[in-house]
Amino acid sequence: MTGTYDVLLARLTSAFDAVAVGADPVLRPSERSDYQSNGVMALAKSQGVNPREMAERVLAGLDLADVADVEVAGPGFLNLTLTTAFLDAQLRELVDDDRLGVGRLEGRVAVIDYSAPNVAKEMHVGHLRSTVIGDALVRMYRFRGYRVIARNHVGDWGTPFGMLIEHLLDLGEEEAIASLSIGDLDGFYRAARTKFDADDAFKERSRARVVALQGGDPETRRLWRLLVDESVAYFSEVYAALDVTLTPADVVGESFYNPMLDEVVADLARAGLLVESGGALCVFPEGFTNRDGEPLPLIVRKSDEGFGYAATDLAAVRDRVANLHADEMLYVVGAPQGQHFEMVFAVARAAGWLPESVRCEHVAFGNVLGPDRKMFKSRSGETVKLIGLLDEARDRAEAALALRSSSLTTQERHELATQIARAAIKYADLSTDRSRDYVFDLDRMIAFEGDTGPYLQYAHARLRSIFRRLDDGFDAHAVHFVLAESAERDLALGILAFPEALDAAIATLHPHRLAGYLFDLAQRFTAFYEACPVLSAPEPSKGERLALCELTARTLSLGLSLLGIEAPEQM
RNA sequence: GCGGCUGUAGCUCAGCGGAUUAGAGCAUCGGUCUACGGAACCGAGGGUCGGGGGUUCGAAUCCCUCCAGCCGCACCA
Repeated sequence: MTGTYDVLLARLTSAFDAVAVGADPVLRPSERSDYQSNGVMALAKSQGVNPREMAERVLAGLDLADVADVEVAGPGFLNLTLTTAFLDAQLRELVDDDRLGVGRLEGRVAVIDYSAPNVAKEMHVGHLRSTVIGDALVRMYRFRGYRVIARNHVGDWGTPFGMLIEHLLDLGEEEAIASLSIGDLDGFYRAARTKFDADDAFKERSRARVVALQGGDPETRRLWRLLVDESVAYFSEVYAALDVTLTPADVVGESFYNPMLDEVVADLARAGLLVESGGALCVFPEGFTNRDGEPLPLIVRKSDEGFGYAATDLAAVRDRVANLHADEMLYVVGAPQGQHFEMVFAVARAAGWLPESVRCEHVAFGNVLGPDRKMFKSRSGETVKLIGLLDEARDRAEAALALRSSSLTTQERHELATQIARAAIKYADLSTDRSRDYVFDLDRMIAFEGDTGPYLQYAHARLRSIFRRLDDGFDAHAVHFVLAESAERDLALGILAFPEALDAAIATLHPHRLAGYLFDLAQRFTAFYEACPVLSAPEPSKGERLALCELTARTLSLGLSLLGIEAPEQM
């Protein structure tokens, strides 16, 4: 089916095109009517015509029969009020539409790079936003029809691995694996670091071990693999706890690109982009300067002939276009990396690896702050572990559930609390503009009132409960929507706006557009539920209201799922 | 110094390809109520949209400038 917004847009676009090809109708939701088209004023100005006059011209070519009533208001706004017949037709199509009006794209490939924890390090709040935002984008893109290739660009290479491997040997393999598999990655890392700083002999061994690793020594590689595998297994536990879709198959770490780095250098040299500076091989993309106003290099190969992350990122861009055939590439990485990615993308374009047709974006996000508005740390100044955060949220949710008399078993309550905790944390992250910092406030995010994940889950659960109380079944197919009450009509318009909300979220890479939509829909529902009795209503009103409830529940459930949030049947 | 992000009600935030009287949540105050799940709903107060210029019939939204905060600016990722 065609979404409501798209139907209007198509009709309007053809009318505007008749006046001036390519003119944008500027179609928006409206407070005065259902939708409004604001494109007349801009068009009038560009054509040197009086706006009211222009409105008449557009109107002359506008065919909205059976879809909406149009009224010219103010200087030339076109206020559109959808007809009940049209709303009825649209809603009846949704009854059998699993996609709730969302179209499916074909043939587009998107590579989405997110999460990126480090091997032999615990996942902490610093990984929360990339993981949660990236996963929401993956779910939205997949649902929209993209073939999504998720890439978890884990830090699995570099000088620290010398000391980590030596520490592993000191402990003995079995001991080391045991300590890693209980999830104490930080303890392992800290111990290695401490020895490295204090013990010169250990430091020497570590350096030699890095050389052996880079040289491909089989035994060293085996030990390295052990560390990576144990870490990835641990990451998987965290992802399961967070209900994130990433799997070990999505892990394509820095080391994966090692064999390509020489080719990257060769390509850049051939393109005449490579410059030696201070012993390092650099590219100086145009428009980037350092604090002294001098050209700023992207260092492809360090003066010690080692490769840094710039080389790896360049190789990844090259690989994702050439081998994965990406039409879009998203990098869900913190805002401080902005300049780095600008430079990488600029060099990739200059090198010819990244055609203009491929959309490549740094999906930047702000920091998670503590109550003191500084980077979120524990009381002792340490990073806060993701698992610990989830546990605390679950404990609070469980305590809140326990206060309420309910028929849940302990096990059920535990599971429900887990779902609420995840919803609270994810929704708090996904409901504000990602480019801003936000203060991590568990009390507020887990509250059952207000713009929170648990509130939306609750709205959904209330809806489901209606159907549990329904003894005689109903058939949504038999329903005609007349939308006599304004609360019914408002709810219907909310339901029908789902596709445009999802498209806005995808187009702008801003999941909070979808989150905001869902909150709005939940509010429309509660207003409706207050004003319109459902189960006690006489037929045919009862059937119509039940159908609205069912569509609302499905929309909330689907919308939340695209944010990576579960919608329990009962709370 | 250069660059990026941010600055909207007491607090947390939407709105920012200009367009008709600035929105929501929380908190506060006042209502609804023998409840289709009250974990709800309705209403009120509260804002010179960081300051100042400019473009425009019209700017929170576009441009310039200043202020404040955070972040980045050559071999760690």
